[in-house]
Amino acid sequence: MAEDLRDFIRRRIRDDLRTGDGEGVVTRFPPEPNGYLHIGHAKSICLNFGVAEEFDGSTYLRYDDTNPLRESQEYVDAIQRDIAWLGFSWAGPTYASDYFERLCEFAVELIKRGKAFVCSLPAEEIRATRGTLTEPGTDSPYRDRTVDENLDLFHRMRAGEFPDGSHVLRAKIDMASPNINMRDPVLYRIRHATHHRTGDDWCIYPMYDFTHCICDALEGVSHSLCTLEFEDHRPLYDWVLDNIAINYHPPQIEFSRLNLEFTVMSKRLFSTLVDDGHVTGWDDPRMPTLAGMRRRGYPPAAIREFCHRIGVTKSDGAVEYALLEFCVRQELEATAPRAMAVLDPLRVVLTNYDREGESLTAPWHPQQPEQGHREMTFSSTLYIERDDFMESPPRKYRRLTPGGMVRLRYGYIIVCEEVVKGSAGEIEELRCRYVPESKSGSDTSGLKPKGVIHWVDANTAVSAEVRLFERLFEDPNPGAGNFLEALNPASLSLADARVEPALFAREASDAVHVQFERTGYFVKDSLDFTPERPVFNRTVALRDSYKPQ
RNA sequence: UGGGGCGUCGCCAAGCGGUAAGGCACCGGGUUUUGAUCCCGGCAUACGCAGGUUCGAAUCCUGCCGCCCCAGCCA
Repeated sequence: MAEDLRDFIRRRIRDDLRTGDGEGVVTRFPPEPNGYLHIGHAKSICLNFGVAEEFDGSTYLRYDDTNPLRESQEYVDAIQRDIAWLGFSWAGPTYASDYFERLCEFAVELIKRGKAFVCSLPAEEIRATRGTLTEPGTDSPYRDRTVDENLDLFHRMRAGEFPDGSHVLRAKIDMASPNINMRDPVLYRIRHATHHRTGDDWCIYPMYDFTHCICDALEGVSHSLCTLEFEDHRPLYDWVLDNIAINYHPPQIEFSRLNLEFTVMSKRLFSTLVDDGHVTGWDDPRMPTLAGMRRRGYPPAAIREFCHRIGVTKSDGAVEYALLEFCVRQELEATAPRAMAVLDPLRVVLTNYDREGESLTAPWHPQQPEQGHREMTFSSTLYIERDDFMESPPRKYRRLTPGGMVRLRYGYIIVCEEVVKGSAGEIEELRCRYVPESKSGSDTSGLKPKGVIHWVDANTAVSAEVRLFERLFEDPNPGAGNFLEALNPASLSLADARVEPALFAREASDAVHVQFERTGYFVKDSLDFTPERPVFNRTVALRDSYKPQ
């Protein structure tokens, strides 16, 4: 039972259950299989599946596959993969196309009741006679065809006697309605197209408004939850169910869709990004698709937490990206083992280290000893992060400087004695002295360096490609204008990193994510990672409160 | 200018006539061998605006203003 009535929909359902007639909660998630699911869908998924779970109900995954021109099996499969990944299980799946025969029977019923007619106006004429926002439309000249004539025409439409666009079935409602959706909306259109499930069985396909409400009723959906833009369609949803012999009538309840700053939430726009090569695919780690976020390394639990935190209301707005990143970090902080990786290597030679090398011990997670520890090799040649050294540091810089000292995490304290530069003046390497008695864990030096930096042993470090991502768009609302112009040219950058080898010995580990200390959380790229060429995606950087002053 | 919605802190969001929850962000401070984590503290005399009802209004009424959605044989 629901313990947490945190939004108006859950309270509404609770009330409906109390007042009696409900036999339980049944919801549905009804995607059209014409693209990949995105974070906006995640909100709807979490709502529909979450509500059902909380009220001991169930949720149908129902594909809204009424437009064979745009839909395909590829998307059907991808959608199931994404929902399962998010952690939900569904009843079904079912398909609107499962109900094509019954839908057709209901259409015939409408015709027999004089509530629908075959209109033979071309599409442009229908548009022209629909009226405008402020002017009523005008009746179709075919509006008064007899029932028999309509029946005959509709049967012949179904039989394939007419070409696409020659006739449609329309509801007979009111061309003067202030709600444009009620101005004799089209119910069926002719489309000689192969459907991904029904093949060539049909050449007429029902429209959303006719299909959706009937499928909801047929499946016994107790609460049909959808986004705000369908609010104007509710009268039509109700009209259809009120005018056919069906014994069940679900309520449609609308909530506001999710908008996320610095991204778009439209399958059409995604297609453009993919087709024009601005991203590598629907699963590009910069994409707000679930497939993209999965590849980026966002844990499903983080996405669920995000959807929980944003709430469900009817007011539209745009959620800041920072909240999503917070959820991702929170999830990863608790679980990800730590490792050392230098993204932009600067060589450090320890002039007074005359041993061959040694092994240092470091925990996989500083707050979780149960994760165990690993060994790190240490020698006279190391790499540190290039920006962990500055010749002219600002005030309060806590890393390495000429003559300055710093702690190598889990290793020794080093002091920079010389900066070696190339002919162009670029820093090629640092020559440093290490403090032998400062070994981590048995430090007797008494020295207190103000900074700690990460490092790897140049002799054993593994070279790896690291992919760093920034926001895909520079405009907080890229959908407002030409969204391609808002693309961030620097959304992807590659680094040739050096990673400590113990990470790869951990192959058998079930840890999917890793924190490279001080630089962020990373995952192996699911497509491109090979033992020969490791590739890591940065899921999200660590929070950084450093402000140069 | 028709219809349908929405307006509470920078963002999300509680509140449903009794005197503004919470989270994110941000700003301080503490702990820290990740400038991370963690911990403390700060952060709306104010609820789009203007009237009205009331002992009392973010919550009720009236009128404005602003934003979003709708004129696909898309969903």
